[in-house]
Amino acid sequence: MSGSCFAERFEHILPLTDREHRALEHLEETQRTVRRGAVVRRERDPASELYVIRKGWLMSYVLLDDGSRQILRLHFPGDLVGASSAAFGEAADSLVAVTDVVICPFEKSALRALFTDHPRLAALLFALTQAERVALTDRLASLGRTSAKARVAAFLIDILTRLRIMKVDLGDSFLLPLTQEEIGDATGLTAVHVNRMMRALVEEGLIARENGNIRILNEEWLVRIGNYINRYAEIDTAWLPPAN
Amino acid sequence: MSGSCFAERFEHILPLTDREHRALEHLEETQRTVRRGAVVRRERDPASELYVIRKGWLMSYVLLDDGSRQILRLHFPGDLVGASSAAFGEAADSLVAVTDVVICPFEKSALRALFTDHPRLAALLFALTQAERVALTDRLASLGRTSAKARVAAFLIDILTRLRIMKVDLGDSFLLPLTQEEIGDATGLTAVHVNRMMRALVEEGLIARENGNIRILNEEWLVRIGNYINRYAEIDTAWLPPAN
DNA sequence: CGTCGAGTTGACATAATTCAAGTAAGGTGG
DNA sequence: CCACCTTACTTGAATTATGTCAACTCGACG
Repeated sequence: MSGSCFAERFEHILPLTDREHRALEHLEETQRTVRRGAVVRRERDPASELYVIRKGWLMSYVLLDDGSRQILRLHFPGDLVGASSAAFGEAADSLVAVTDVVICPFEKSALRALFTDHPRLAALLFALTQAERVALTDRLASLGRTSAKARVAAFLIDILTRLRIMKVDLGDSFLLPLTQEEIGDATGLTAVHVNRMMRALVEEGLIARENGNIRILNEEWLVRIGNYINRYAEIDTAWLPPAN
Repeated sequence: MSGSCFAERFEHILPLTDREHRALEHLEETQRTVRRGAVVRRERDPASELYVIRKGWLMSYVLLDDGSRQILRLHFPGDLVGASSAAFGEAADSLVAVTDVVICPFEKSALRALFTDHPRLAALLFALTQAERVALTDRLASLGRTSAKARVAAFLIDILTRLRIMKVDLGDSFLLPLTQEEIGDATGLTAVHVNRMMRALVEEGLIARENGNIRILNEEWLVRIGNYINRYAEIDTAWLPPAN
């Protein structure tokens, strides 16, 4: 397991061949450590790299003309980040380290070999990015059609759910290294209102907070009020081409 | 041009080989006509098909527990719809015909051949879906961080921009076959407030409405207030594998 | 000619924001 | 080790954008 986080992620879905394993490890050959708060790349800067996260959290966001920020997504170990580079020469969003992170950057040209030599991996990658797209539409519905409390609930549950993908034994609590302002920028709220909603969730016995730690006390109920759907539970791989 | 809408879309980006052309045409071999208002597939139903739109508009949406609806996206001729089938066995969203449409359904198993025999097309498809994902994050920022007027402005400009992809000579007006309630479900607003915002845009001389027709009078300004970014202008194809 | 869906408008309600002030916690320099 | 700053969190009061409710118009359609 000293190998590839990406491969590990894939293998939660499907056993890989040695050859496929090596191909994915190849993508993570170089490694870069980034300090908490440091910018990995900035919106509109030229960008030709993608990143696999090996350790720590990243976040991606865009800034609007009026200076407000929308955090698009948190990114966790095993995630592929910056795939928009596959479509554009400029970064569509900024990437910042939320904690100290270890990332493995690779040039988008490396995708070429993946698509030509490993059609099954390419297809699996495609399926995974579709699942992420659906998760994004869930968030769209969250921002467009649910209350502040529901958005915060869904945000927290999503983090827990996704962290469990790579850490099955995670339990029901995690360290949340975000300010309330950042949670607000992710959920489309103000920091003040995030504060009120979080306390409301505490009041109602749905979560507990100790320093930066969040403990989910009533997961089922949070899922309910947040309208949350776990999109990572199962990916259909029946249609994939055979391994080679 | 009696061939494939999908191929036509791709060729706006990149010239295709004959072989690639045939592969795409193969996906559109069967054709289905669907009446305005009819449901193509329903959320949570088993779903193994993807669709290429040949003519007309579709929309995709999800319903929340409280009965509210979030329209996720409008889909136009040349668009690939229902790609979430690549990840899931159940439909993640509902698809409904906004106008009478002609769609070309194909099984997701047909993607297998695309990934094995046409790596360049697969990679281009991947790049295109990444561009769509970025457009979705733009919408997330729109719902999360911009005013009602800005959301409506962005919604209208996005339609115009995307219709122009396949119809370069479109000019600055289009027929909008949506009720104000539907526009509200797309922008996260109520029908009443959509009404007020549309009239405000008319008042300010930014758009004109004649029956169901929308004319964009001041595109630049709408783009400005809507914080709109055209993500369809150019796709980087430099990294794609060679054609075969 | 009556019904129905969509658009329009005004009055009112409310969720969330803004503003402001204060507290707690952590980091730094003397 | 203490005094000081800074940053985040917390809380209340006032404000505002958007939602809700209700009534009316209009055109399409049977």
